[in-house]
Amino acid sequence: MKLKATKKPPTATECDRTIDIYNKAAEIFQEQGFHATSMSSIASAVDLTKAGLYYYVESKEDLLYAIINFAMERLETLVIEPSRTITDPHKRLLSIVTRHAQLLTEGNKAITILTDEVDALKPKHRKQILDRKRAYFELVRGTLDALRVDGRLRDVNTTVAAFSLFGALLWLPRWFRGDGPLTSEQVVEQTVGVVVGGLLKGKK
Amino acid sequence: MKLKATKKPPTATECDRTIDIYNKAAEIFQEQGFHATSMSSIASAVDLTKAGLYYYVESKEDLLYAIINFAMERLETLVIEPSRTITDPHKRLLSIVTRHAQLLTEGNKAITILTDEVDALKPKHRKQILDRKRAYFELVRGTLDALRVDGRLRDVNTTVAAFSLFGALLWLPRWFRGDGPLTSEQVVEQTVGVVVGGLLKGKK
DNA sequence: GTCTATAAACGGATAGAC
DNA sequence: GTCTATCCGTTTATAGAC
Repeated sequence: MKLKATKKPPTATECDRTIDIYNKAAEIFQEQGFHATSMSSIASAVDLTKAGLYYYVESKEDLLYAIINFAMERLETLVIEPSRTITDPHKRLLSIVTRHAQLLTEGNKAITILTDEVDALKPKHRKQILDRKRAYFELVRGTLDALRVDGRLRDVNTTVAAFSLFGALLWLPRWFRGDGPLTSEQVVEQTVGVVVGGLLKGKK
Repeated sequence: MKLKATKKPPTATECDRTIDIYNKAAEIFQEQGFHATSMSSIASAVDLTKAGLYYYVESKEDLLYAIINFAMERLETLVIEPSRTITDPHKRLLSIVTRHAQLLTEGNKAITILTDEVDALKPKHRKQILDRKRAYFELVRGTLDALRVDGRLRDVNTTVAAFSLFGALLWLPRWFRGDGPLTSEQVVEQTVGVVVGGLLKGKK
């Protein structure tokens, strides 16, 4: 899955070029880190000079924000929204963890930048992203609280449990390789088993 | 717990100064990231000019390596070595996770840099750290394998389980605040409960 | 749209005075 | 030990030709 433009661009040609740039930039930011990446290296990766690149993007931070915002939108569309309608807390938790693990193992670079590079955003952009992240966190913690009310949660603090869950999930892109011995399907299934299964009461 | 010098310095005065510098640098690297931190900003944080700072450190990478190496030594001394002598896999896992969680919540900045900034090291230094990290990972995965042999591990892949465990642990410094509602003792206890308890067979 | 050229600031690192 | 001054490469970003 690749980055897509969020606003209608003036021409199809410009649209494609911009998306190419976003994708390549996401790839390099993810490999080297935002601060270790220069606009020149992004430019040459998309066969432009630095000045040519600035025709398409306003600034380096602007480029980062476009990538992070895209990733946040995908998280909201593919993980959060489909889960909010599920009322059973166990089913909702399974849906969230499964979909998020799928997103993290499918190879999209932007989603890991959402985890690692938010600090590099300007305060206004950073706050906007952090607010949406917090809402997601509260959804998960609330789901664990609901699981507790149903008597299906083990005796654990839901704040610690929610952060542990996110730690295990967000660590996925740091070790999982699509060309390794485990398929992404296996890893998603196993991660759901470890993370959700580990929080549930009852005989195992 | 603060950074300590690993080699005997020529004078006690220089020793203290160097440790001050390491500690402050670790703090700033952890807050802003290695690449986003300039030597000038470290210098002024320890009330020196940039040139003055270079009297104590050879290079920026050298400073990072000193910090990361110190953190790795603390991990080995306080977590890995005390656990290697424990033969019962359940007790060994409890020891590892408890001690590592304690290390991560005690407020030392260097230990989080060990997680986040190894890529910024020169190849030689990086390889040296990654080898020691790998040995630690294999200790944990091997412990999970032994738990499986004893029939006490849930039906999960030990590679995925080990990485999930590390994800949950290494995420701790990103959210835990010593001045928040939860004490470090509570968080350590709860983390052990979620992470180790979630992997064990048997009624909960 | 894409280029060459360049501005203006900042980076790591060093020379040499004191 | 610590400073001032400076070297020199790199950075983000822009001006202006084509």
